[in-house]
Amino acid sequence: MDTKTMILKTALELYNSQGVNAVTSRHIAAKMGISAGNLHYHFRKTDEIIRKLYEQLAAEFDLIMAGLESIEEMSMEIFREGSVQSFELIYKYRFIFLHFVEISLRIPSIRKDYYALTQRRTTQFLAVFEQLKAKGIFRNDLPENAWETLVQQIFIVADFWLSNNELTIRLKGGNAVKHYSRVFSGIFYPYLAVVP
Amino acid sequence: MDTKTMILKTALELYNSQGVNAVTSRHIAAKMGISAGNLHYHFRKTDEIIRKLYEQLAAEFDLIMAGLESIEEMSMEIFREGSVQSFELIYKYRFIFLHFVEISLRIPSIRKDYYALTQRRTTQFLAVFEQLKAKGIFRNDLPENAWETLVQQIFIVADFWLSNNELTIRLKGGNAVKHYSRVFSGIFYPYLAVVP
DNA sequence: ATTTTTTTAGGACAATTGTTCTAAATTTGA
DNA sequence: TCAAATTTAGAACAATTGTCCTAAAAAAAT
Repeated sequence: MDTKTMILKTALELYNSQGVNAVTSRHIAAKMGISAGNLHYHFRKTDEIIRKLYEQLAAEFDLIMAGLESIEEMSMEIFREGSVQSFELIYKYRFIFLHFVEISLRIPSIRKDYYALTQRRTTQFLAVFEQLKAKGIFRNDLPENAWETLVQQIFIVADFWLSNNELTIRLKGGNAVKHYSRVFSGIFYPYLAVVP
Repeated sequence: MDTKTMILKTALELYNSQGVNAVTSRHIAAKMGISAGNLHYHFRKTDEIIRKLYEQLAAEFDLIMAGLESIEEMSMEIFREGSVQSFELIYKYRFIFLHFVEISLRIPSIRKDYYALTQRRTTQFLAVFEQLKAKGIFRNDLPENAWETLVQQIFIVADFWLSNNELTIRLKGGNAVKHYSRVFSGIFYPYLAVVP
């Protein structure tokens, strides 16, 4: 693996385990056994490392979204599977979500890109809900704006379940993903047309 | 106002507007026109300022909760009013919620206290839901664990709507409170026994 | 084989931060 | 009033951080 890739890998590990504020370029270099000078040859600004990691996350997100878009017959199972994939991705890049506000203050372009991503995801979710309504899986007696409100709830829960976990029960790894995926699925329960 | 109170007031303003990481004890002192030495006479560690501000928040929260507990006849209106009060309080101490994970890493005792507060709030919410179910306002056809899941969603949205706002639409002040109070109310919509 | 390019180590610097110390000023209490 | 306390300003220190610079080493190209 070349040095640049190795820096990103090591940075991700350190950011995830120590938090974005506790990790400096010197720490990353030390953990890799290279000099800080060398690290800054590959990334002149430390922020470029964070920026690049965010881009990796966004790219992997787009992959999941493209997969869902290619589905012809949307079902609750497929939807749920997409959710779990997303939650696993969020966990992989958890430092970003655990420090999202700080990062967006430090690197404003990340906020800008994230906002655009969010807007794309919004229309996609609304389309999926329409499909599920048409198939009689979701209720048909709710007003239009209930679905828009639902999308906002979804984003808040999806982006900050990790923070909630950190502040409360502190489940580790797969357990956290499993638990909060279930909470996430629970959001949709009262929207089902037929209570199972 | 004595110096100690003034420090807390100024710190809250600065933390809210610049973020907890960008503000140092020197900044607070400078804004007040006192020396850093003086500030540290009143608060030996800067973290004590944050800790004290958290305690103020928790105390005001308890006040709202006590008010709700004293209600004999729970209704959706009263519940909603309590929510708006909470959202206004959260906005008042917004730096805490915008940097909750960082703060809890810096000052672990805050995390511990917050967790305890959360657990108290959980039982309280479940009791309110029981009352609303008994009165025929909330649905009766949902399984037990649906309500526990709902409480988790509620906490995530209540604690991180500000972060979501910061990352996306960036509403200011009262507008943010108004908008997200409405999103919050929307959570309960599909739980109502009768769609209005 | 030798020149050119890329990569690396290590030192250096300026800025910042939290905190402490000392001495002066101010307030309080007897 | 005047001694004791509290409060304040300002200097000082050690640690850390991001970034840059220089020169050597390694790799690639010719």
